[in-house]
Amino acid sequence: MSIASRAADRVDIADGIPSPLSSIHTVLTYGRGERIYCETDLADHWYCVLAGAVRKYTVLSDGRRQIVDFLLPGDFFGFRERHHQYFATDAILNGTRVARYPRRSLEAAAERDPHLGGEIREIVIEAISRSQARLLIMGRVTSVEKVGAFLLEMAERCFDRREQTVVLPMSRYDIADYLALSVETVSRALTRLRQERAIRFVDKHRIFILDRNLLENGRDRHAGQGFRETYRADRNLTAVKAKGLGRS
Amino acid sequence: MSIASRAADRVDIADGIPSPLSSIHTVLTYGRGERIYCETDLADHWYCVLAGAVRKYTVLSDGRRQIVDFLLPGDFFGFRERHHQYFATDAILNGTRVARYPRRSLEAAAERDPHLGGEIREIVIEAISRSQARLLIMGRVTSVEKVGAFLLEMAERCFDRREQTVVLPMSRYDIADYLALSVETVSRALTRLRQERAIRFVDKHRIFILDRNLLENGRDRHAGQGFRETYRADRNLTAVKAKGLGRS
DNA sequence: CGCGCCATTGACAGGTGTCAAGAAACGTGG
DNA sequence: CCACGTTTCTTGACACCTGTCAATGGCGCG
Repeated sequence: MSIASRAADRVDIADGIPSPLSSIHTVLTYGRGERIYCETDLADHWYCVLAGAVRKYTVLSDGRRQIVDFLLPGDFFGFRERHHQYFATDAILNGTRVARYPRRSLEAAAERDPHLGGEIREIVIEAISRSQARLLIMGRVTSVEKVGAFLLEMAERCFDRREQTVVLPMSRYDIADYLALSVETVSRALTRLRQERAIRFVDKHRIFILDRNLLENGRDRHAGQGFRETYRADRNLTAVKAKGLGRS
Repeated sequence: MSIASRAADRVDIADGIPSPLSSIHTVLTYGRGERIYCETDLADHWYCVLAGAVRKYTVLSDGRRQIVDFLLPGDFFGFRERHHQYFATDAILNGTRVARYPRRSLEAAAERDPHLGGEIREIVIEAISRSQARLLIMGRVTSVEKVGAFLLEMAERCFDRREQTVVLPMSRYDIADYLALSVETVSRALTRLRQERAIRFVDKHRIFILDRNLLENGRDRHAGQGFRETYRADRNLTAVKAKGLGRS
């Protein structure tokens, strides 16, 4: 609950919502773990997080839960992707507040107001930005790198300026399902980063960053472990060489 | 080159391009490995693949190249995400043709024509869809599952109806950098899928799918390896229980 | 033909998942 | 306010998987 109230009063995102939308939204409040929409619901609303935090996920065929996005105050979601893959969302914190917009009204408003349409495009592009940044995190090799990159992402999205700490509203399980690691590995990676003096725990959900460089790249961590330093350097060379071909 | 010509004549995506855009585009042709734009370029154009294939990637601090998207005929790219993270793109095949639209003209056209604006939103949402589907692939645990899921993704995006095969325009190295695996592991996974009669090679870049189920989930593959079957089942239960809390 | 590049296969070491156990924090009810 | 059960988080031990290193063969190209 300390987390919930903290996240709630820390952020005020009235300016994050395009003004023309304010007339057609409904504000809903959810409890921790409560479903906002599930994969079989009709995709008839857009949403914007006002306070708290939301997870967007799917349950894979093997029973694992893959979280594809954490939504924080100011983030929009619910623009339903066509195609097969559908996701469910639920609240992470008690008192998570969400603004809901009827899709039809939204699209009608965008048709009438091209400027609003542009803002919506920006919102969607922002979501792509998050998604592709997350792909880079998932692409990292070791668990310590993944967790370090995750902390840096959260540092930009969920930073408490007063205390200079990164706020992690979600549980270790959520982090694990977000990074596709086991809970134990996430916990070990955090312990490791603490031992290496890269971070310091205020409590389990608030983290003080001591050394950004140590988080960014696991440099020096692989010393003596036989990592192939020049691994893909030559591959880049091949790309450079290929670039030399004339454009037709 | 056999791949290039094949991909070129297989796809005709004139209908994929919103008609109002046809007047303001320029068609460019690239050779294999040639740069289309790099991370330092101004983000002043949108692009649409007409023929061939394109990879969008970034080079991480440790020198590894992470591919975040393969662009195939009909796919748009270049809506530059704000924020730090920038990507470069280059052609995968000789004769890759790309339509380029000046960003300003595009936005001006969208302001004038709300319907076009809606189409552009759809295009961007489509890109999110790809990105999040890819996150699911990255979230899979074993290499065989990753490669299997990748083949299914490509089967939907790059299928040769005449030959009933999946066309893989990219090299094994590209696949490896896309899935964040080593080339050797990708190769081993493909060999394994072939041995298990899930796929059959026509040649190195064309694959016939024998058993979709084997690709979808590595079922039976973990038999006897002590996989935790009920791993996150109970976690779902906790979510269900939490769901029971009343909404305020 | 020889030279790169791509693809495949084998051997070994290190990292992560699993299983297990324990500690800490939280919510509930007395 | 405290006791208690539940959930969350942490730590340890071991097996499997993937990255690394190495070697080989096929293929296109100059």
